[in-house]
Amino acid sequence: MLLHVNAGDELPIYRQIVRQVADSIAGGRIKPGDQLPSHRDLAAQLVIAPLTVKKAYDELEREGLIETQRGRGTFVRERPPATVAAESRERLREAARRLLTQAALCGVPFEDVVRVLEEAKEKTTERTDS
Amino acid sequence: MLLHVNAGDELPIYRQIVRQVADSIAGGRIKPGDQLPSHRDLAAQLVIAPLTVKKAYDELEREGLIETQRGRGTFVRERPPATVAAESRERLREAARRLLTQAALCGVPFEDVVRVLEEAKEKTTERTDS
Amino acid sequence: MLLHVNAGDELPIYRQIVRQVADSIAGGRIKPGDQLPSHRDLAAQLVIAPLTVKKAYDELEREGLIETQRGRGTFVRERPPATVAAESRERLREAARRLLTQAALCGVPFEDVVRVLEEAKEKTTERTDS
Amino acid sequence: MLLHVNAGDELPIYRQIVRQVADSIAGGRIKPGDQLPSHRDLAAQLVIAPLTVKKAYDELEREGLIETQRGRGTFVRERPPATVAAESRERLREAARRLLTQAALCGVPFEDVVRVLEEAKEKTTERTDS
DNA sequence: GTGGTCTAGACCACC
DNA sequence: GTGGTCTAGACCACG
Repeated sequence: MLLHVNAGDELPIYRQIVRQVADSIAGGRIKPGDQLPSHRDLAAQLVIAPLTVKKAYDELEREGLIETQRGRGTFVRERPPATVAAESRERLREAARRLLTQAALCGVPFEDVVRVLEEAKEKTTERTDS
Repeated sequence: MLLHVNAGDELPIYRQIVRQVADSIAGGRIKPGDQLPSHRDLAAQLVIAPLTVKKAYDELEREGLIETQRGRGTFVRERPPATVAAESRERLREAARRLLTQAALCGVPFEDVVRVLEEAKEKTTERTDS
Repeated sequence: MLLHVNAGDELPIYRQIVRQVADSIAGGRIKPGDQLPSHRDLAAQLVIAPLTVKKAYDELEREGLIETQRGRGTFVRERPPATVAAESRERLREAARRLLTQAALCGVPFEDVVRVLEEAKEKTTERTDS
Repeated sequence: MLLHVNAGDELPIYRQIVRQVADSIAGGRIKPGDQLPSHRDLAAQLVIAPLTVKKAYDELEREGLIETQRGRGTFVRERPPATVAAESRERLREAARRLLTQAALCGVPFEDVVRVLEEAKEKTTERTDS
């Protein structure tokens, strides 16, 4: 799994990690059961403090995407339990709302939003295929 | 111009204002030459500290989007740089990407994403009508 | 709000804080809208590191019990939103399951569990009244 | 003796074993003189490392609940100290307290807590019957 | 080896 | 003043 992090970014480092790992799972680049690097290793690789990576892992665990086992490591979850799935759906609706809001702010009509979405999908697919 | 602000949001209040004004210009809802409310009035309307609005206006002026004329008020600049619209569009694409990631995590196929989007649109329309 | 913390306890310090604050809200000793002490102040009062208190506040916010506003402080939430309420109900059911499990392990029949519950309730009420 | 163990649990695996054995003694499901499975067998049954079970047995022996006889096996001690049952009961009371706190946070009145408990009981019974 | 917790300090941004 | 983030180190417990 390749991650890169930018200290000067608007987004805090730990959230950049959260998002990239979530994207990696969503894109199928890492699969259920896969083990993530230890937060110490990843920290060394990214040249940041271990606690920063741990904070990211903690958030991913709270979201039900990964699972940590003391003394063994952290792994991508098999399948999120029902309550987590419900929250996840709510986040989906929230993301839909935000997209619509932003479209309205840009003066982009609904039909074009779907086109923007399709374009984004193509790029994601390319990324996954490579 | 209708603005709304959320104190609990991840984005600082003053940046929420910056974005909404910038998007309003990009979307054509306010046009070059239009006058913005005084930062005191806007602060009163949003029930926040005047300094916060001032900070937002300052940033908008630094970005070249608006112009303050001492004793007269603040106005939308003529020929706002093309970058404004571009940045607004980029935020739209980013929102689309996030929606797709979240959909993948939920196991929701692309066709259904469009349906979720339509449902969200209906609710928004209802809300707007009332 | 009176909190006490025990470094030698089985439960991590930050979880002790989470529980005591949650109990305080549940017991009505602090009410919606009330401001909590800043995490720095509380840390000084308890003679622990500020980050430890912050971790507790973060968890309470995630659970939807409190709300933080940058630059202003942290407050007890008015009413948890729907999704949070759902999770909260699930935690309730989980707590019920644990109680039954423990009762089975102790060899305590169901009728006596209700009595244990009533005794616990009386003590809680006393605590709240004082 | 039926034990089950959860790697993802907050409580370390070896302490889960300690508790379940202690509670089994307190609940009378295993009696003084009864022989426990060897730590290797139990480890195989629970699909965990033998060392983990050994650690649990060591702690149980330190607490005076069980006794290892070299070359013969490990047995429940005669006249286990009264504290065992007391601790088990204390865990029961603690579980009751948590249930009440969670109920208060959900705004669920005491009468309904009993109903939630009954519902949980039914489900457990169904599960046990199957 | 792994994760879990805690410390003491720093710097920043927000209000 | 407030919260938000990050660091560099420590110690412990677990498997």
